[in-house]
Amino acid sequence: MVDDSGVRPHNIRMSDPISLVFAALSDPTRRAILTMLLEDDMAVTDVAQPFAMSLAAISKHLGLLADAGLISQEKRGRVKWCKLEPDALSAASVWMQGFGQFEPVDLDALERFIESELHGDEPSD
Amino acid sequence: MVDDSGVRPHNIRMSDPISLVFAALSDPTRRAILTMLLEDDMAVTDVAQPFAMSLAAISKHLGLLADAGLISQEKRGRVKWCKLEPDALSAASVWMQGFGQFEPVDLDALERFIESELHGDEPSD
DNA sequence: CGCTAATTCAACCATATGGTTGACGATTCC
DNA sequence: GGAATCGTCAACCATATGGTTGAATTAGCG
Repeated sequence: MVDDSGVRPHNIRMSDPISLVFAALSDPTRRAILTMLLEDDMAVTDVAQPFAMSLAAISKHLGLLADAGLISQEKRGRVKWCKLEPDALSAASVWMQGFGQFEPVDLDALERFIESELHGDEPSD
Repeated sequence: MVDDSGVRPHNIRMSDPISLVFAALSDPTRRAILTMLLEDDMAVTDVAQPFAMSLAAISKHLGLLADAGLISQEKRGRVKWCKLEPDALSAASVWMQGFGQFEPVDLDALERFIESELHGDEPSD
């Protein structure tokens, strides 16, 4: 048979930094987490608080966000603090600007978005 | 019991529009396709041309991009034309701007990005 | 009409993702 | 020291993703 000593899967999924960032942003839970971190640094348990899922799940999400460079995590004592790292967004943002035929950021829409991400289920009005 | 014979998987993966857009952008092939479409509308086969993967694979990528609203596809005769729909990016872009503590878009970096996405492997000179 | 080109479909495969639970390693507190 | 708290790890499950191949569909061409 073919020498499959390498047997390496025919298909290597390599993830460049931008792909990681976009992938991280593609989940609503993670976007919500980022939005929460806009307000302040938080401990993992506190991040998990509002979500209807296990701590472990949130921990994984935070891991992905950290992998993408979108947050940093610093362990002090037994609590691990999560801090937003908005710079990681810049590469992705720059990439998107290339398609910037659309209007140059509707600040009003922006506010509504942030608002709805923060407490999306409550009728804001 | 409440067992709603639908045995519905405990976990429904719903994808809001923004998630779809970010997910679509999280793949380098798809970003490359979008970049190509920046230049001009293209037929599926032509899109597939530069890539080392099957037509079917590209067709699926285009499907995802269309689902996310990032492109539209119009079939004329037997060829299907793909057209960039940059407006779909605006929601995602607006979302990202909320984290806009980073510098307001380095146009130089932008050019380099577009350039490297267009023909990343060939010496551009 | 029959061929060929353009594209999708269907089945399949491997790996990634998002979630669960339960055990575990640290750390703080009494 | 022992118990509670913080967080991750490991194993598991279901589904999604990214790719393949080959067959089917549809449309133009000689």
